[in-house]
Amino acid sequence: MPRGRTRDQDARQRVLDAAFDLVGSEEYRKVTINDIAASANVAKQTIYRWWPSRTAVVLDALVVGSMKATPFGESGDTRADFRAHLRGVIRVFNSPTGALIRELIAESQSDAAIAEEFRRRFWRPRRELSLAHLHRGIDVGHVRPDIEPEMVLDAIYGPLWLRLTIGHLPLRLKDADDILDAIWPGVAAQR
Amino acid sequence: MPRGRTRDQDARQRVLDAAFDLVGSEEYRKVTINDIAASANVAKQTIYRWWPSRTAVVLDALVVGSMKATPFGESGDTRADFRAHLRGVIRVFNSPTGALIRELIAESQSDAAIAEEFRRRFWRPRRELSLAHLHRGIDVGHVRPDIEPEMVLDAIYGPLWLRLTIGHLPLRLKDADDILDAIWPGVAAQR
Amino acid sequence: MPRGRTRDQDARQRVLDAAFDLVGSEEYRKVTINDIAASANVAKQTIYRWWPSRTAVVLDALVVGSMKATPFGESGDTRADFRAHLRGVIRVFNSPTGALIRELIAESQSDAAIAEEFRRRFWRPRRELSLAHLHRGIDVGHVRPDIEPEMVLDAIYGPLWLRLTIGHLPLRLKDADDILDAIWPGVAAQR
Amino acid sequence: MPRGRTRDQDARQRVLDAAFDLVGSEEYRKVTINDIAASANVAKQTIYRWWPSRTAVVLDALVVGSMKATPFGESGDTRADFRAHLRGVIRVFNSPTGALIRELIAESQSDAAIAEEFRRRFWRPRRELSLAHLHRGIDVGHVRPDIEPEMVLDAIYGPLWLRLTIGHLPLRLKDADDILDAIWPGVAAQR
DNA sequence: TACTAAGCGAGACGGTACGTCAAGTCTTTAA
DNA sequence: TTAAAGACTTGACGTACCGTCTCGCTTAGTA
Repeated sequence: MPRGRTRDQDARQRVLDAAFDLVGSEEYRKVTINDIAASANVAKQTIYRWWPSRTAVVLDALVVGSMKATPFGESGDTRADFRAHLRGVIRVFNSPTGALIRELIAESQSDAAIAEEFRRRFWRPRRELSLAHLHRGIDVGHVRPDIEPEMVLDAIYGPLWLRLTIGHLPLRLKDADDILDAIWPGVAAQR
Repeated sequence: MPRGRTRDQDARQRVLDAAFDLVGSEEYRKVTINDIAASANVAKQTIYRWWPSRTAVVLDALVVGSMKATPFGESGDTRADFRAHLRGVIRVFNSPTGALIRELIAESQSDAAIAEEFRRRFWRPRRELSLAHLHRGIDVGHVRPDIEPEMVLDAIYGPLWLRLTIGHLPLRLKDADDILDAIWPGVAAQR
Repeated sequence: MPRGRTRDQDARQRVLDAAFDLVGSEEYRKVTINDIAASANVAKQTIYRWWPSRTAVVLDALVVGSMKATPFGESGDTRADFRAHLRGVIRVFNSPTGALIRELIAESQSDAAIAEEFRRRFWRPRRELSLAHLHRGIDVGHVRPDIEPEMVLDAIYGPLWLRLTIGHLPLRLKDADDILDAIWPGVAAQR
Repeated sequence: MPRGRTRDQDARQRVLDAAFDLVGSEEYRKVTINDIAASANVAKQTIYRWWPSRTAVVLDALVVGSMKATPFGESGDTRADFRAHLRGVIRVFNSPTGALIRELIAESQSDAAIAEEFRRRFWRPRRELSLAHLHRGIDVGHVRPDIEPEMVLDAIYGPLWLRLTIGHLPLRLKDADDILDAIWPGVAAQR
């Protein structure tokens, strides 16, 4: 048994909640560590004891808060599964969580360590699911076996990320259909 | 004619060059206004006199330095033209210019004004060209007329931007072909 | 005769007036060279062409504007003459001119060249007059011949300068009498 | 007891020492906040946390460093006590401390708040002592009861301050005697 | 009647120092 | 030992003036 005061799990959660709320709020401009600490009623040092940097907190808030988001369905129709998944991702991108993701992408551009951490903890797990589902589509004969799977996924999800980061066009649920209309003919197996 | 000493065009160019070189260099972490000023042999105030922020300088450096980049060819083959253009964009993304674009995307995430400026001065002009070429493809019967053009463009270029900002996979010239292999079947007009 | 456009005497006067007005009126504020130039409708360069520094302008404004101030009377009564002179100095110290003098004393504390210039052009000429009058008082038998004249003058005028620079007590016309009441017994020749 | 890290008294002392040394040194022209911070091995922010301005630091350095300077003796001879005190003040004015005082007088000319602070913390306490001693002189019959005490003090100490700020004449220990020779006849009680 | 040499208002230039802000570390007392 | 509080170092920020340097224009001799 460790001696001394034990870690306050409640404080940890308050930090994550505060980070999520502050970064995810509409009118945020720049959320500082002090803001998070004050909002969580926690000492700055407590944050630094458990996270190496402000961005790490945001990443944790993102990962913890999105853990069960956008699962893949198993309807037996691969295209329909992707459609449902795309709609889930669009919902997430339009929610406060979208702001956290944007924040992390921003930080990733100037910090390779953050970029890698973001990919490792957020991107890859989700990518694996999509990739697995695409392979399953090949196995069941819905998807052409000679495609380049990574590129197909980039083409399917790329428009979402593009609109999230560039903001040149809004992101609506119906866009899921437009994407698949454009992509699926080149992906679907020939009869 | 304005009175007073005229703006020093050489100093302006030195600032843009310095911004381009510093931000575009491999090992940059965070390029400060002081860095740019020192590297350009210019007073900080001179930068602030003409640009509202560091990011505005970077945007200028990007726009000025990329003005004639990646034009569209007119081979008579729409898919081939897009292929050539994609390869041009890939080259740019892998050049120092790619670092400037990443920087601007990063800043755009927390500053709506910068985001709009980036879209207005960099994104839209290029987007218009792609859009025009896609419409030309429809006119000449290479592209299906019932596609959603904006979404098709997002699907074609999305993978490039995705790999630029996320960095989950490298960006090679041959990826242009993979993208079109995945996309074009759904875009090309039926015979 | 020198060729070229001759110095604009009107601009010179506008600068001096502006300096006098700004330094003399603004309650405890720092008047900049730009302020003076703007207020005089003159280019900054025009000021620097003729004066080496802001303080030199203020000194000029002071000297030019005070040239005929506080002359010594010749009533035949040395004490009465000093009384009249003290009252004149008190009036000057309480006028806008007092602010210019304070300004120059301030600058003198950190710039030996300014200090010397201030003494040479403002202080010494006035000091000579007082000294001469004190010597005249000795000659006519009103003042003890064994005093230390410089110190007597410092004791007579010191309280004025002290109250001007420290501001611990106001400076009223009647203070002239109090000073002489305190000093004169040690200065006046014995009967 | 307040929580949190307590103020670093050593850092505070280093700042005051550095300010004293830098401002008091012969060849100083303009001592900046950065100079003081660097010389004290302290962050600029730490200075701004505890002092509102550079001048406030200098005032603190002056007050802390001069606290026990120039006390009044109690020889039983009022004139002799003032002589000793005057000599003490002359020594201070000729020491590095004199440079700090000049600096503060300079700043006082353009900043009413500093002027008041200087009077409150440096001038008045010392003035009170002199005033009390003068009143004691009246009580014991050494000084005429009908003098204007404030003006007498201004006449006694005025020459010192005048020479400190104007610099028209040097300040020597023997000047204490000259001052009293000039003043005392008008101050001393008649036999 | 030109030509030339200043001086002029205007304002951009390279600088220095400012005072503020946030990041991340260190040092207290309290639990 | 951890938590909260808050002082600390560090370093970039954007601003204010400084004193200098062009601009295009005006003014006054000289040719």
